Amino acid sequence: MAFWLLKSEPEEFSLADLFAQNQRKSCWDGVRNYQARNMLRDEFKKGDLAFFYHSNCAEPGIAGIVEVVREAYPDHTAFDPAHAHFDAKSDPENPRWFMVDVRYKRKLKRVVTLKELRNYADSSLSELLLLRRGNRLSVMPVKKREWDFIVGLEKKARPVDG
DNA sequence: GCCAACGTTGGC
DNA sequence: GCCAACGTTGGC
Repeated sequence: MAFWLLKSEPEEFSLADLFAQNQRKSCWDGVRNYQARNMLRDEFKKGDLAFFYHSNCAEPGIAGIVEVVREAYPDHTAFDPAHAHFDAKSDPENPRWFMVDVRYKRKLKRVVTLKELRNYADSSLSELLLLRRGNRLSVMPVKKREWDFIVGLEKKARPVDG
């Protein structure tokens, strides 16, 4: 089983939005970056777990955990000209973009913020891709030891600074 | 709203 | 294949 981090802008689709879905389940559509797509398409497996990361918001950070419940299939939102995620270069005969389905697993006891994660950028989380300078990938792998460390942070009291 | 980082596009 | 222009991401 592998671990991942999925970014979403909460104004567009938040962890609470996922919780509100039928069966607390949703497709993860709109990924339009090849590196991210390749991971979704080739490496995401049923049963994998992912952090649900809130980006581009007041408090960027990890809000919860979701589970992959369906492996890659074509992202149909790319086929619909009326959809915000439309891409004319993708068509049903030869889909360019893919998505998986995820199900809400749980909310973290508190948001583990980006700022807090940065406190460990030189130690336990020195290899965390999220903290790599300029990383804008919306899908990225998380090592098991990183996963365990971050889940451990959740249980600590929120740091006063960071 | 600003802007650095970085991906994509397209002329050559 | 090079690279300038342009668009997007996302923290701040």
